[in-house]
Amino acid sequence: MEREVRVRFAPSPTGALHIGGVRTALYNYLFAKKTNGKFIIRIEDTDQTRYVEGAEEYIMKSLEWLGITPDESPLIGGDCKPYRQSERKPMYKQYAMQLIEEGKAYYAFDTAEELDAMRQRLEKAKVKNPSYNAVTRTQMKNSLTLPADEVKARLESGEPYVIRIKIPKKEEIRLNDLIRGWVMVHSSTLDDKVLMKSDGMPTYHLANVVDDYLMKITHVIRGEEWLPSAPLHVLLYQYLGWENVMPRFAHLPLLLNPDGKGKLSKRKAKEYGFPVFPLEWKEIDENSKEEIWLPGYKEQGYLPEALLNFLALLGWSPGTNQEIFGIDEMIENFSLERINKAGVKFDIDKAKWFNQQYLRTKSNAELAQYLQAGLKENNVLSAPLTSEKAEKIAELMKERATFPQDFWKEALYLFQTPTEYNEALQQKWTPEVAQVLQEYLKELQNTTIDWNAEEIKHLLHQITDQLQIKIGKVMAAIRIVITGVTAGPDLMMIQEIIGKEELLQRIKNGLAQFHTTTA
RNA sequence: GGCCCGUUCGUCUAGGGGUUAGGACGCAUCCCUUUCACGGAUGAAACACGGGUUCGAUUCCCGUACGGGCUACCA
Repeated sequence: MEREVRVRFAPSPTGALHIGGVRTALYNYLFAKKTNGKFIIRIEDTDQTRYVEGAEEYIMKSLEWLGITPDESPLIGGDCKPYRQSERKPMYKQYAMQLIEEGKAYYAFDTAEELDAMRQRLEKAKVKNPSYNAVTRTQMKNSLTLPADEVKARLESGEPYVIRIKIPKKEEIRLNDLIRGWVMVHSSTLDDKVLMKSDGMPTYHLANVVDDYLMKITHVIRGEEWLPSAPLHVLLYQYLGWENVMPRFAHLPLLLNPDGKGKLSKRKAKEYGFPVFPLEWKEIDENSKEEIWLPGYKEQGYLPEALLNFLALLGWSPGTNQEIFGIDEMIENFSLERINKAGVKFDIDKAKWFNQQYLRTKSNAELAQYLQAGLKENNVLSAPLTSEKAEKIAELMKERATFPQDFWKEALYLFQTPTEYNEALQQKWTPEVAQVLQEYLKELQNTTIDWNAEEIKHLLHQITDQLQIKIGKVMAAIRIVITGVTAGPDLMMIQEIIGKEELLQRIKNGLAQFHTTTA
């Protein structure tokens, strides 16, 4: 019988959730949904020294923001609870004991200094791969070298110990990775990894195998950095007699820095000017020891659906030319087989493009909300705009926005009278410009036209026609006078929005500015 | 160093024994336009290298180079 698909995302609460982790979570989620399986979140907090306050909460919040919702998690529980390894601590020891009894693992009493000394000795002797292995374990303090009664005495006296796996001397370990095909490793290149630490906690290797077994995980989808230890995990499944329910493995290509040097790092991301975390995060800087604030994708204005779409295509391709995928379409098209093998360089420009695409699909009413929020948060206006006006502005700015904040940042002149003018005004300013503006000012003061872009345009054309001036000759300068800048949306709409009184004021300011700067 | 994984335009990728090697981002030029943007059109731009196998390899195999990962009582 086919087992129900169960996959897990297993982050470690040692800091904020990395964007690479987000992609891993996404792929797990997509695969689970595609196969009508379950997506589980398990917190891997076996290293108590690296625990970071708030990290777990951060991870859960980030996934929530992105809409990657688990079927089972520490928060919502599930049949396989608890979902924090620290809370599962009592469950691991018995499996380690089972291995010891079967001669597949052993106690080791070596101190950190002794291990260090061993490595140095081996390095001096030019041993290729200094490690605790089939050869060296015969020279160390462990239950394989020490007499049984001494081992017993040491254990009873409460002396610290670890439990190590006994790697077979000569054995080919193979695993059939869903993305990479057959991977073969010789056991002689593996070392006797610690399974149980001296603090009584399991290491990742044991905990992950035991938990995946107990949680009936069918597919392990994780980053490529785990590939080297995958054979060890396979061996553990064999040792524990769980080979028949061993999950399939899929090792994802890593997200690399834009320059291709190393896996995507916080430092490089900062250098290239993009976030590595989904949400804002505060941490202590390693060098300055000061608290620093790192904005996340959310704070920078990325929409979750756009970020997900971008991430999905980093290493996976549907095989068609389609690039814009809603989450349901991603699920529909997703398959592990279509994931690439090679590492992926991070290209924030593409992420921006996705954001722009998604932003444009939003309604004016929704976009108006971004505008209102931005204006309020940044104290641009004392009172909110009417929704009619806000939507008008949203409509006007829609085609030129990449981020929600662009709706007000790129259109500040709609709310504030310009105080400086782009230097291009000097060059563009001609006698014709002054003539048109003066005439325009006069006409505006007397006119009773309906105040809308259409009528304004008509009026302006009338004036230039009368003066026999080509409107194209003066528009650039007029734009700067009205907005302060050289580029922007339709100038007639801008005039409609700012209103007649404001427009009069700005024209007066412009004319005055010209005289003072050229006198 | 050792072990493992990888390599198609600058980037993300499609493709696959015979193709004008396709798309997207970015870039450039042009069109639209009161400017910018949007949109449209066009263009520059890739099979890492060397050996095989083959009538024919970018595609299959082997090397080399280059890149990445791992190499803890961290995950």
